[in-house]
Amino acid sequence: MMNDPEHAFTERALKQRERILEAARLCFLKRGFHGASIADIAHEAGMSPGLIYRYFPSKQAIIKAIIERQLESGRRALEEIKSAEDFVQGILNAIEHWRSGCANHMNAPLFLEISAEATRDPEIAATVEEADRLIKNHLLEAMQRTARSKVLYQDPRRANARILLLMSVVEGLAIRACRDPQLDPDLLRCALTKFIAGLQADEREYAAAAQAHSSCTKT
Amino acid sequence: MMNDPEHAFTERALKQRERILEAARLCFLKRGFHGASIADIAHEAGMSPGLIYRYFPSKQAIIKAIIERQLESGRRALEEIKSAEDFVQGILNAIEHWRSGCANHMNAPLFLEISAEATRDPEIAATVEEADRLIKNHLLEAMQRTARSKVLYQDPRRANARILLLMSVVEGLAIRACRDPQLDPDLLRCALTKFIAGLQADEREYAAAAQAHSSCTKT
Amino acid sequence: MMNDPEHAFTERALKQRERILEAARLCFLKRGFHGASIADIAHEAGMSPGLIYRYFPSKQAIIKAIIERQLESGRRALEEIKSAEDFVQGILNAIEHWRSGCANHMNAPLFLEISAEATRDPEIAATVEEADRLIKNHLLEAMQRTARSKVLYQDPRRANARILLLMSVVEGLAIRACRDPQLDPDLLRCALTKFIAGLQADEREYAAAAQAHSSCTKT
Amino acid sequence: MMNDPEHAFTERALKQRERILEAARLCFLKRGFHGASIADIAHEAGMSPGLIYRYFPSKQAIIKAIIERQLESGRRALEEIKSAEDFVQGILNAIEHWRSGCANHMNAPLFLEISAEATRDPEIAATVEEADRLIKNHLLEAMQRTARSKVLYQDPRRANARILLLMSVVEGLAIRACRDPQLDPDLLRCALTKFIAGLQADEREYAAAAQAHSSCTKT
DNA sequence: CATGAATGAGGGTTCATTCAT
DNA sequence: AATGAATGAACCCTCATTCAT
Repeated sequence: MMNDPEHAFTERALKQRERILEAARLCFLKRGFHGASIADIAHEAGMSPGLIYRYFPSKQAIIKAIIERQLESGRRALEEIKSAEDFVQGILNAIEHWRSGCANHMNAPLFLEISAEATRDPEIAATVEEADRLIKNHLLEAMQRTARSKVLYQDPRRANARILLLMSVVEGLAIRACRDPQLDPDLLRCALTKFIAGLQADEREYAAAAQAHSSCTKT
Repeated sequence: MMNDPEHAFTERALKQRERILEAARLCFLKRGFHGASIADIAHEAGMSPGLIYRYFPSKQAIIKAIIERQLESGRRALEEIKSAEDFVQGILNAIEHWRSGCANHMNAPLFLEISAEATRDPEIAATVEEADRLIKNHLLEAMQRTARSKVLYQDPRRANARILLLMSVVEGLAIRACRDPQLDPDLLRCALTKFIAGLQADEREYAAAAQAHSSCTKT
Repeated sequence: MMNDPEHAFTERALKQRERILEAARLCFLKRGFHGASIADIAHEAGMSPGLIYRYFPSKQAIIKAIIERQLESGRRALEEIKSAEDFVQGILNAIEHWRSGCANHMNAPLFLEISAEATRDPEIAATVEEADRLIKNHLLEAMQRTARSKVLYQDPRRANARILLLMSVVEGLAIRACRDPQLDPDLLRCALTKFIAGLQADEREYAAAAQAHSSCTKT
Repeated sequence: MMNDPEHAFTERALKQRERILEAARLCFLKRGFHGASIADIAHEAGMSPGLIYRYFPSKQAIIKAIIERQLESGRRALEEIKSAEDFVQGILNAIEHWRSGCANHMNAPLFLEISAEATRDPEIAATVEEADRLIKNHLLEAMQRTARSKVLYQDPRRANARILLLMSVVEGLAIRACRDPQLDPDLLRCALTKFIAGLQADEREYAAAAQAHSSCTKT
């Protein structure tokens, strides 16, 4: 509207960035960060390669934007998990979304690509780590809130271990789920249920023990 | 000495292949499969780019060789885990090796790279899957052998779920361990111990239930 | 202007393809198909090497385009020969054009290059053969039309032999003419005239014999 | 035998050069001068690439040696033609040899390769021209010797035209014969016979005319 | 704002040639 | 004399990026 030298925040500009990012996501999905070319992305977005550079300074910038979006999707997935009635079902839904390639959800091949990239680019590593920390905190808070025994989480080491485990399991399952598209969803559910049951059993057990006497940490 | 039309198996040739593969491993580690150039690898190996093609027909062949070696390392790691006195300790050792970047052990950034590549290249996918199946079978057999209750593993679904879970956890932990080099090894141990304890508790529980009456499957 | 997904047929694109092909022709002339590099061609065309690949998918494609053009020139030359008042003069003009290196005419060094290439590449061989067949048919038809005795061409073997001979002579003379730039055009004319005279004498002779009695083939 | 710093003329050395040249000939035949590599030639010769450089200073030198050999074969072919009872049959034999790929005979694909190379490399051009001149002279002398009318050849222009024509026809037929391996040998013979008959008829005619009165040049 | 032609550095690969053994 | 490992320049081709229109 206004004669705005900074065009970056016009509604149109936002829409264009959106188009580019969605196209990039699809291309990266199909061919990886390095395999997808700007020309591919431009074609997928239905625009010219040159135009992309009006909205992003470089391919690397697109990659970083995609990474941030995916991490943001991860956070959103967390919210959904937290608000789901059934915790297990929530995680399964999340994993299913990973497999789906849907735009609004973290996606396993991209997750691999991102993780790999993070091992090389310190800036990406920092971004990923930051997102990780945020998720970890949310998760911790959620677990504390719903825990049968608050005590369990008073020991930060124990709490961290549980969260580390939970996140590793989810990621590990998600990667396998993506690597093997034939993997039976029921098997996934079965494995995850068992795992969560284990966590809860542990919690219960700990709660019982805690009730018996004040504080006896048994590793 | 011998009238050897194929130079590929002389001692020197083997040593050169080794030099190249080790250089490639380091380069792939630093820059990824696509980011590392033949020139990089040649430089790292202290030889000219052309020479590499005396020992490998293409860069892709080097990548595949690296992948196979890593998968082989994975299998070796499994053997070590199986033969370790303490199962948990065995896995922790394995994960520690992943982090070390040592040539003889599976290595987490490469694992990510491989998984990402398998998403796109069907041949690599097949290789990875094959290795996976082999490990799964070994693991299954090992778990059956040491199980307190053989019955538990008679239900293939249940057995598969346990293995899926175990492998996912190990991989998930390994990736996190590699992504965050500051991650406290003790925390890792704590998480893994808890997980294994959960698995064993489940087994025990199941054995008890099985003893109560002949066969009551409770998912 | 138009919503044209294929840029290949815009006026500019055609002009560029033309520029490239003409540059390629000159380079191939100077250094042969294999001796001329894409960089040479790009330099000759006054453009960057990369740009060439916007208009041709590979060097091989350029070679094939050049070959097709040359064969097309051969067909055009044939038309000119057929429409020339004097057959001998028409052929001499054609040969002179071969020597000129002009873009619109078949050119002897390229003809050699093409023939040599056809020896190895079956696809090129097929293209050349196809063009050859076409020329042969045209020539046959022209000779039949202007023949003093139609009977002569009723024996396909005899007709084919005459055409084979004619084409071989023209090509042979053209190659020599190109190999030895000092070769006197008058000598060329003299030789060719004699040859054509021989052909016509044969025809006449045959016609006379045929008139004597119905059919006496004397090889 | 002797401690000979110039090893170039040892019997062994000659044998080695022979081996290399024959291998080179086969490789050049299959893949052309540029398509055949030193490694190919070494392999075909059953020796190491390095050894080749003990007997030839460069690939170019091998090419030149091959060219000289082929030209020499051309000269030998000429001798055979001259000594054949039937001139036509002699030429047909020669052409058949061109097609055969036999070591001792000029060979059509190589002839193409050589002619093409001669248009670029002045040194090769000179060699070829030299050989050509030699053949021309021999042919001239032979034709004069066997001519029914010596007078015909007293006009050098007329003589040169006949020779130019003859050589062009032979080369032209040879190239076509090599380009189209399916070409019927009988057709070849038919065409050539007709051509030679034409030459002889011309000669006869000229002799008759010459007899009529002393000297009346008609074209 | 948008295009897509143009650039040129750099990638994988080949191969004539050299040289230590 | 002979090997074949090693070199490095040059090849074909791709693609991130720029810029005239």
